[in-house]
Amino acid sequence: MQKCDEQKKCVNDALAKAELVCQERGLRFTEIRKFILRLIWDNPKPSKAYDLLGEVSKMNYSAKPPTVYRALDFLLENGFIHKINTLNAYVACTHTLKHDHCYFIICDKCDQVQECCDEAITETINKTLSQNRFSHKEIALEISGSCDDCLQN
Amino acid sequence: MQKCDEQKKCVNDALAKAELVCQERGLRFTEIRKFILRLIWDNPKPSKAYDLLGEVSKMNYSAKPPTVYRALDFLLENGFIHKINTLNAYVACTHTLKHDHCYFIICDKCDQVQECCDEAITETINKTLSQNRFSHKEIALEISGSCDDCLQN
DNA sequence: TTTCACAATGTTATAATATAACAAAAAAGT
DNA sequence: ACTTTTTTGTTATATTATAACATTGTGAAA
Repeated sequence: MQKCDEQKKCVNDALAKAELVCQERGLRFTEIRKFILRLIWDNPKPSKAYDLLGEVSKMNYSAKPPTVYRALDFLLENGFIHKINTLNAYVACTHTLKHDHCYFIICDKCDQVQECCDEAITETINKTLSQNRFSHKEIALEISGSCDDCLQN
Repeated sequence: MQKCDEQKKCVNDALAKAELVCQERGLRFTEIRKFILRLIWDNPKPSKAYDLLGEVSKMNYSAKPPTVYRALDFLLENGFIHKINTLNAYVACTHTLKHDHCYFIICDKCDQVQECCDEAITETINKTLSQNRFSHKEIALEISGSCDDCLQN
């Protein structure tokens, strides 16, 4: 389950995009935020907060859990990353600003996560929610199983 | 967001059902498992593991985290309860054995969770997954927002 | 009915995840 | 320059969950 064919380009594009979004929103894309976003992008698997802390600590001895969690909060709030609740881990968003809701398929074998943001799913969910007279804010859809690559091999 | 009109009856039915399922499967529905399932049923809100531990401790001073987590694992495996990943909390399953996948709507205001197991959602997800050549095992769909009652008031 | 095997529980310890609270520094606004 | 606000530093602790091994209970086999 490949994240991207040209990983480096993707990362740089994503960081540039984040930079831009922050400018537009008058937010500060500080070093630590940038660094952690890059770490998450560079990791083909979902990143764990304390692993990120480990990486950050290599550069900055004073890094502590809040250092990481604050950056994660910022990145989450602005849609640059997503939290995978079933894994307590974080993944980069591959299409910031494209749409509201992102859905995930998680391969148990290779531990890779792919966004799978089907409009049809959103529509069906919306229909069900309006039947239930429920006004939704967040949708967390995480599907685990096995990706095609792993099934083949 | 009312769980049930006749709460007591529901709880007793659910426990009887669990008893039955355990018999059929040759599993032991021990006191601690029964007690924790009842606690979860009795709680109108999702139950937290350490709150359950607190309750259990009132009866049994030797209760420790594994006491609760083991019972939770058992109840989860057998479909008597569900874990709400976005809350790290546990809710009773209101229709054990009815279907494979349960979806949840979570009201941020009253903290109540409702199962919302629409076949249409399952179908749509299955369609998307087959397009993605993904073989799924678990689907976690948790939708947070506000229920009708809370919107009215 | 004793022994065996296995499941369940007890117990101690610790791992993993996350936040509160307050101080200091940096940046932006006036 | 001063003030305000945002960000980061720092210490401490809360919350969630599991590992590992000992003990007990339960049902099946000998």
